[in-house]
Amino acid sequence: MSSYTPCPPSQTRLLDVAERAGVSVITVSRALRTPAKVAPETRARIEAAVASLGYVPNLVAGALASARTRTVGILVPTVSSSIFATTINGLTDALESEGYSIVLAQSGYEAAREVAALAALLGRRPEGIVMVGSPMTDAARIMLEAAQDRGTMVVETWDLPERPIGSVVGFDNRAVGNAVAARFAAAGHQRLAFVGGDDDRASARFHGFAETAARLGQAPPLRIQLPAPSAMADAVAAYNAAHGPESLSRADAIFAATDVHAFGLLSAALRHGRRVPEDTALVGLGDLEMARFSIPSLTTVRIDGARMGQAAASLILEGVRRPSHDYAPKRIDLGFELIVRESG
Amino acid sequence: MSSYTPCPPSQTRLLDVAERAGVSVITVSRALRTPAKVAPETRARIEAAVASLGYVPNLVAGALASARTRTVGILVPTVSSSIFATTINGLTDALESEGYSIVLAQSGYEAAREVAALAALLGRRPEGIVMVGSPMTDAARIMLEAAQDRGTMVVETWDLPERPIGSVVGFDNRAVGNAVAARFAAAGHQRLAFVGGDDDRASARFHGFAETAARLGQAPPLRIQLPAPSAMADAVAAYNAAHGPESLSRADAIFAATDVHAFGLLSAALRHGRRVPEDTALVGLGDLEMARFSIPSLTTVRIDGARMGQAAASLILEGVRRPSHDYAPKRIDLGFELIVRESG
DNA sequence: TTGAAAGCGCTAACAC
DNA sequence: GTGTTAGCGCTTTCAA
Repeated sequence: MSSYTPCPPSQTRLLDVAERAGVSVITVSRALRTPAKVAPETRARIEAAVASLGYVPNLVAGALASARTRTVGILVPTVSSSIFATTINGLTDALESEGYSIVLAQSGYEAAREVAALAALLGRRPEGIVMVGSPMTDAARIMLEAAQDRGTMVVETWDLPERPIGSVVGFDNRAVGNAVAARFAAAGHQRLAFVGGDDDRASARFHGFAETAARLGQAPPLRIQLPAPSAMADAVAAYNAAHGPESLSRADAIFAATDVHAFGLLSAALRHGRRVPEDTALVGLGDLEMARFSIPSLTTVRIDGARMGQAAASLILEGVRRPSHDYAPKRIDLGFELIVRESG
Repeated sequence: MSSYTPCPPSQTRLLDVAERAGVSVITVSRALRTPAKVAPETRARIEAAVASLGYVPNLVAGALASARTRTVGILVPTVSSSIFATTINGLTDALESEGYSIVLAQSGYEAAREVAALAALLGRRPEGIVMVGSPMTDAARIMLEAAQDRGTMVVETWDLPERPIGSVVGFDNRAVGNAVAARFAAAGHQRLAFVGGDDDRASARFHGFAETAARLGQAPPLRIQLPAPSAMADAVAAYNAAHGPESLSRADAIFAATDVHAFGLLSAALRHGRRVPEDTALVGLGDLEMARFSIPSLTTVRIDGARMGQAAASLILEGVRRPSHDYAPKRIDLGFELIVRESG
């Protein structure tokens, strides 16, 4: 025999509430989850017991018993870059009212860390998992596919991958690049440049940018790759360091992969005495709040990050209510909008 | 009797791995958690079985059985305001390598939402809970105290509350206000103003600011309260809207509760043709990356958000390893640093 | 409207 | 080094 007390026994349980209220545990459970199924009088006694004991239901036990964790995992490259903040926000707002909790993990744009983070998330048996972008490795992809096969909702965001794992809520990063190049060409710019990381989405933006530039008879854009995870300082350094024919300062129009990079470039260019947009036009992506207020204000590609998070939440909630056999992954293109301001 | 299959039975379990490897479940469990306690040969068979089945341990079941969830909850006012991003970052970085997951919740600076978010977090039985700031209500405080009594590590951050619940990692918001006022006074500024939200920490900054202003014979600073959760646009609006004697545009030195507010004020002031710092000196708080690169660059109070997160993680990990009777809450003052740049 | 029994997938304790 | 047994706190099914 064993007494099994890993911790001091403490912790108020459903049983304690039940005894106090003079009912069985299952009645307490029902009173808490489906109050309508319990007689008002019983319910009142139970509620009093709950209050007097300060009972907080153990959701971990509930999750194990019901095979529903009411948990959603989100894997972002980083939380530092405010660019994903609205997506996290939209997701939490839409899920918390449904009783879901968010488990947050970061990959730091590193493949190994992504796999580890995913394993940690999946072990918590989330009902849904939201990826910013697509997995970087096959290993990660396989884990996600396996999770999906056993009923986890998988949603990729911030992109429209050709070979999605499950559902997708995003926008066409290549089309974004096309649009920015077209605008630069129409404005008569000749020496185009692109500054950003080397993740899939940034690369798609660049390819679209280069593609349209070529189509419109422009010289191939200069591409400056920043080591991920890149920050404003990296963009500034890239601007300052560049010399010779590869110099950013020779560009008359720069597309920055994110607004964060754009602000760095804006600062560096102005400090170098260049006028923006006259000497160098500048376009960012993300429409951070600062874009409206910088001087000059920043022309940027607006992405509705909050709606992306909300849509991901909706897809997960819908999918979870549905038997897996009639679950059809969805593909939602939220589009983007070029917000023309002063910088280009 | 019952067949109990809430979901299609699927899901690889420890038992499946055990059968495949020809051992008992507990041996598999050990091979996964304490490989040294299992014979190399057995371990190899188990590892092969794990790999071939794609087994992902169910951490929820493990958590229930061991009464250790390996989970830490963090409650932030908002993730949108990049001001807390580094804290979240520091916390995740320090915890993920230890196998912990982060459960994220937002209060939106609303008391009711804070209580709800806390209930959701506490139900997950986190081993630690990190608060940005202190609870807004007694209800929330009581919940945290109860959680602490049953062994949860509670850490308040971004402040040094007089009546802490458990451990604290923060800085003295009032002293920050003192320091900024002293600097303004030394620079000969006469008409001081403070712009920020009305949460406890912002208020403490204001009180310190006003206190030192008074001590140095200054007129009482103007205080502009922004409705929480406030953003850059609110600061801009406050600047633009103010008329008459309450006008921010009459101030010759403004202390903004956060860098986000400061950038809004900077933008608005410059757009109004005022020179910063000549006409209006400006100091922020947070030392966001942008502070180095804005034009003019922003004088600000640097807070080491990442270290705050890391320190909170350390306190939790230490506390969790220790029997609760010799747990003594700690109070860590990480201090702050006035970073003098161009704006003031 | 309420309850009894069984069991979710795992780990702690104690044997051997 | 490995296995047996019991049980974590809850929800499910089925019966009354």
